[in-house]
Amino acid sequence: MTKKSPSTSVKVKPRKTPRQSRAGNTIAILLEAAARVLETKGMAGFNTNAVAQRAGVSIGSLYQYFPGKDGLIVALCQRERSAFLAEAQEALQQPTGQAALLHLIQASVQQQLQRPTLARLLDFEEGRPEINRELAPFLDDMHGLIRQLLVHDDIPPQPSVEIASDDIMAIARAMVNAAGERGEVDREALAQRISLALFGYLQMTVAT
Amino acid sequence: MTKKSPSTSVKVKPRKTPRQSRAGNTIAILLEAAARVLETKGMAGFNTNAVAQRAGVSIGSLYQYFPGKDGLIVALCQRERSAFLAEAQEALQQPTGQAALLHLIQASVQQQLQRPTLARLLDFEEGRPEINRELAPFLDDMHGLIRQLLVHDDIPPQPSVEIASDDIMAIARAMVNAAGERGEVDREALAQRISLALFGYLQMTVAT
Amino acid sequence: MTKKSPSTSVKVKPRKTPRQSRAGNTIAILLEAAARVLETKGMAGFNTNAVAQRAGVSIGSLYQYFPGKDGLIVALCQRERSAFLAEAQEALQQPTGQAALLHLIQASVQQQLQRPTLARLLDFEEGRPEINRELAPFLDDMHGLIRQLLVHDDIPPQPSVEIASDDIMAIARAMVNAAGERGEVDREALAQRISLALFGYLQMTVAT
Amino acid sequence: MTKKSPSTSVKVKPRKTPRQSRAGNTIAILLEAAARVLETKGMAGFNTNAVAQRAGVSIGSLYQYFPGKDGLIVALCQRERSAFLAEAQEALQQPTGQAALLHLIQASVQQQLQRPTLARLLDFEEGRPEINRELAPFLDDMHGLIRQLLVHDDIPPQPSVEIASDDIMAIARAMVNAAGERGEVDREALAQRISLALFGYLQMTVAT
DNA sequence: AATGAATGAGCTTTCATTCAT
DNA sequence: AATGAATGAAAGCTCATTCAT
Repeated sequence: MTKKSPSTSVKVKPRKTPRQSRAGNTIAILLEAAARVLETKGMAGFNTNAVAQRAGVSIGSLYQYFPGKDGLIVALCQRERSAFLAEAQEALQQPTGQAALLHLIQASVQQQLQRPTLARLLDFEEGRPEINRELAPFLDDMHGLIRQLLVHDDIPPQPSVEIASDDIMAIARAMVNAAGERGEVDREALAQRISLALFGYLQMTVAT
Repeated sequence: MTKKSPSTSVKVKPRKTPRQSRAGNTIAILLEAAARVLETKGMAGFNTNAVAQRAGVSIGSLYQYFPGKDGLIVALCQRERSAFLAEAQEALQQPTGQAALLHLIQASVQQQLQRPTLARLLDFEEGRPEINRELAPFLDDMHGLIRQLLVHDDIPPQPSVEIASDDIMAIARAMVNAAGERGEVDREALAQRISLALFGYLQMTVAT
Repeated sequence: MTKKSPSTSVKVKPRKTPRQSRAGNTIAILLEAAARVLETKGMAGFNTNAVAQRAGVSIGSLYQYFPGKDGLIVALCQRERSAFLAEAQEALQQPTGQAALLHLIQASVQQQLQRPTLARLLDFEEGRPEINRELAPFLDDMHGLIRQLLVHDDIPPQPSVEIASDDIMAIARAMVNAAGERGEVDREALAQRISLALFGYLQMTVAT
Repeated sequence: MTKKSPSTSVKVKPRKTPRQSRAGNTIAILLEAAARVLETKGMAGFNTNAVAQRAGVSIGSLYQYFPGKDGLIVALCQRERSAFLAEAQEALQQPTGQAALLHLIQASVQQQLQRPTLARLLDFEEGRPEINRELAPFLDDMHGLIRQLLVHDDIPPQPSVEIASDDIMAIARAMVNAAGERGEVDREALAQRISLALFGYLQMTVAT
């Protein structure tokens, strides 16, 4: 086939909605297999055959549920993003901006440091337009969340909330990734360092 | 016939040292072609044939000067890194830690925002062990540089210089990359924001 | 591929123009192999691997010169069409319409009955839009040729030259194909029968 | 797992004879779906899953009624052929050979021009041995019919009735197909042109 | 009977790399 | 040195068919 599709109609949408429970299970198995392949072989070793094999499922089944490699990655991103978003949402319950930010940071650390290699690879893939496009909803949610977070009284007004939002996520992700690559395990210390950077960025005076 | 080399002995060392200017020129042309292909087609579209064609050179010639695909990437990383390092070195001439840090930030912004797509792709590739291994000298240089930078009086002592070094680079790169993806062009504003994060991280009180 | 390409950009154009004589040879070998596979295995058994194998050439080489299955078929049609057209052109040298028509018929019989299976399969493939599109020049040439042929004094004027042209080709091809399937070998008798149909169609009174 | 059956024992016989009207109905629906897929996607896009989906029936059910892909095609040919044969039979009621021939021609035009794309595709498929084999009865019927037709007094005796029979069918089909591809709609004019060719072929002097 | 999930052989196509010229 | 034809392993993906439910 054609291997490369015209960028306007890249195949990343899910293929078939399962009608039997068996199928839903297969999808989950395939996703987890994809994650594991990514973690052990990296992007270079990530291919549909490897995923199917790891899942103990035929290659045909993989294509019943995913339109191809990129579809698998998108689904994986969505899985990880949803988990993170659910955690992050709780930040809005916090009384102060500082507390909310801390919650967000901890959620980031928690999420990304759990499977650091996977997180790093998916982060990068999200940069590709084909993938990014499909994840727009999540990005919007994240921006909305941070926007709400920034209106707290204890956070100085920012010149641009959009940029601040981008920067905050970039900083947090970069530091967790760096920690992951180093094999760092002390999540508290990591969260602490991230706080320093973010509070500095937001020009917050930290209440002790 | 031989597509994937065993990961233990990847060929990334330059094949022949350019002695004639003709050869050196060809190498430069090939590297720039590689950069352009990376920028326009992304990693997925990056292949040796495409690079050779873009360079207007036969695929055979490419293999005269580079041991393979990864060798090309390594060389490209080195090209970019050297340029950056040269710039960054000058930070050491600065009298204060704050000034030095600002210089470093500006060098980062300058370097990465020039070709943001390329920078982002190479950053990621550097994460791959095969590539990373070859770039160890540069990393060491960077760490050394930052270490020297951090001993200035106006920078509070850090719990771990290694970690601080990693974090500083990670933060700067992540923010510039985010700016690049957004298409941001105001380098001064960007440098300003990075300063906030880094000064915060280092717990520096900024002298006005 | 992608297997199915969007109909607007089907890959049927030749890929690489050979610069070494070796390459031109490979192309010819591949084409003849394609013809043989078609004859022996039919369309169902016609695939790029089979063709490459039959040609004693690697599959990679096939794709250096042909963009895929359909490209191979197009090239094959062109090869056969050119040969036929060259023969058919001579019909215009004939003094009378009747003589010219006979020449055309004989050229058809000669051409198609030489490799009847191949002819029949290619005839069908030419009906597919993807293939047909590429062969437009040949069709135009054929129509032009027949148009010139029909202006002879001894051929009654036709209501529509275009339709007559289509019909003539259709009749001749169909009868030769039928003969081919039957295994008929007497070309003279076949040409004779085709003449009857065509002269009847054109309402010509045959001069004895 | 079992994709291609050995060509000697292709499964084309209907699997179960419909005893309940429900089953008969499903078969009809499947056949029409097959026809539609063929018309819209061509042979390349013709596959059992597509047919089942178009029929609104599960793939499993398709295999309950048809032994496979080829069986579907055979059944489709039979459906079309039966319809045509029924029409054509009436030619024998005609008093003269000329009238009978005209009736046959009109039946051909009527039948093939109704669904020209389908007709053309099935014509070709009938050329494949696997399919042809199953349609022998129809071919025999057609030959018998034409044989009877040719014994009329107003048709000159033919050297070989078999060959004449083949030729007549070939000419009629080819001309209708050509008309179909051109999008011609005037059936009367088409029938008229076919008559000219056939009368000429049979060396009949047309009574006005 | 009907369903549709699962299978995997088989086909298409790409691309890193080699080597004869 | 340079060239580019040739190679073939390795993916990608489809679809005829089966079979458990």
